Amino acid sequence: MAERIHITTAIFYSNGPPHVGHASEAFATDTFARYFRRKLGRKNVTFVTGTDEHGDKNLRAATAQGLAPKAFVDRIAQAFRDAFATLNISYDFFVRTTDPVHEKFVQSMLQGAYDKGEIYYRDYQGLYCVGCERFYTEKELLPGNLCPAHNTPAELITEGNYFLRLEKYREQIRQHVLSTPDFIRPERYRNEALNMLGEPLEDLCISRPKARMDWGIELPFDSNYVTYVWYDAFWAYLSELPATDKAALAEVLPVSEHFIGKDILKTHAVYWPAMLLIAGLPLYRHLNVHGWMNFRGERMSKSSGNIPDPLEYEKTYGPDVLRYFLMREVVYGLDGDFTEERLIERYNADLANDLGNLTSRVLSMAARYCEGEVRAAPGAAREDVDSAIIQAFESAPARVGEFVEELSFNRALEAIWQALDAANKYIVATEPFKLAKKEDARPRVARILANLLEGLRVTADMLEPFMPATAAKLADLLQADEATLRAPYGTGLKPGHRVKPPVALFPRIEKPK
RNA sequence: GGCGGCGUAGCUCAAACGGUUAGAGCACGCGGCUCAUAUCCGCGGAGUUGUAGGUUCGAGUCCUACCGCCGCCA
Repeated sequence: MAERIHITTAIFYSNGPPHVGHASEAFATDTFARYFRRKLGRKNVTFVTGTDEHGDKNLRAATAQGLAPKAFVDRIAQAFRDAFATLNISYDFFVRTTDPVHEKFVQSMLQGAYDKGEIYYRDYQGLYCVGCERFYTEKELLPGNLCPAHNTPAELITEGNYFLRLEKYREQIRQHVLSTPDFIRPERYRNEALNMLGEPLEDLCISRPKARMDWGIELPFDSNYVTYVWYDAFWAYLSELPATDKAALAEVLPVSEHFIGKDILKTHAVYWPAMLLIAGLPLYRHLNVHGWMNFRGERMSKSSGNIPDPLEYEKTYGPDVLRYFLMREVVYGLDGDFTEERLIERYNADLANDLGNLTSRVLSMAARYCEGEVRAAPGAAREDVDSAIIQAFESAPARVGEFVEELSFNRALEAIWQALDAANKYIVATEPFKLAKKEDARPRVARILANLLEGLRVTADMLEPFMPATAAKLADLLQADEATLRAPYGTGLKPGHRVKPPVALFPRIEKPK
């Protein structure tokens, strides 16, 4: 039985179009998914993303634009889909929390928890911040009862609501985190989660009276209320499955990898496990927590107008460039900083000079000296100088895989580039362009070029999860089909195979000004 | 206030259990090559590893205090 894996991004809150932060999470998740598709086979990987469309922030955003809420979220969901298509995000399911199937799923889970007595009704009076969609205690608020996040006054309201018994499950969740060291990773976030689980939890309010806010999923046991907060969104990870099929759910969860930002750690490390336990389901495999993308050293925020649009960069620099930058530059789990200057530096140094130029010079020599034909078996009949490049490309894929599986995407790319370095050094060490002038050295030139072309071929294979469009271009230049692409070094390109003449994959960008 | 994290070359990052002159890449300077996108290769400078103490034969790595940045909780 082949190993399976289930991979999710956060279900993105859809009060605005996607920005670089969303793109960043989607890239990491997509890379992970693509990597595992290659490792486990396409049908053993499920990649879920989607949009969280209920709630009063969405409702207000819609009203501000003079739209009905559904019309508004339709627009946003489409914007995410379009963006993800352009960014090559290879999801299998795009779940919208307004999908009828999803709504039924949530209602089924609500009813189950209610029947079990884990959801109960009580009156609640408190200070409520509309922006946060939550109540605050007075201690938490700033002087004047201002919300610490929004700096706006919290309103005192009284209302009856439904609550989820969280505290009851705290110790069980804590034990799971303790006994599963990599449950939440990187470790820094595990420590934070343990911190949260170390003290009593208040029960979680999971409903809103329709009288105040009706843009949500109606509670199956009380038609005066809706849910839209976390009880809604989490289930989107699973709602492509039937809610009643506990066996299927119990199969998926233990292989489920959730990718989230550090801002929603508590909800995923505490609330979500509690909901799963209440539903009698196993917990997910890993919570993979990333930091925030800053923009020019500052937190992205609407008020300061520094919300970079990923599609803009995709348009300006071509496919994969933003993606490469974010994956190479940011250490997963830590905050990253995005600047266009830095992106251009990376583009020129890594993409144009290393990858692009190497491709160009190798294909150029192949065309010039061998009429684009592979005329030797790569990796065979090696001399001492050949060992370095052969070993580099033989060992790189495994190292890349280890790094991807531990979420060190930047180091995975670094490992690929080390192999590219070995190829460039190999050209200098063997000087095929000099040997080509001597008739009797032609067989040696053929072997050198075969080794290099095979290196590019393995590069295309390794690069696919990170830079799918570039990998496809490279595979096309090398005329390598899927099976050839996947082969280990030395077993891909065969004598007689023909490659295309070079093109500039990444034309160098001249520094502005 | 409590808990936790981070602070290593100009920049981005590495350095299993503490152990030989703290490493890469980028940027910068010099030299070489010409197949290539003025690309590539080689060499080089630069760090009292936030500060001050302590433990140890030996500490970036452990302990204490402090400074700075940040996060979580209350």
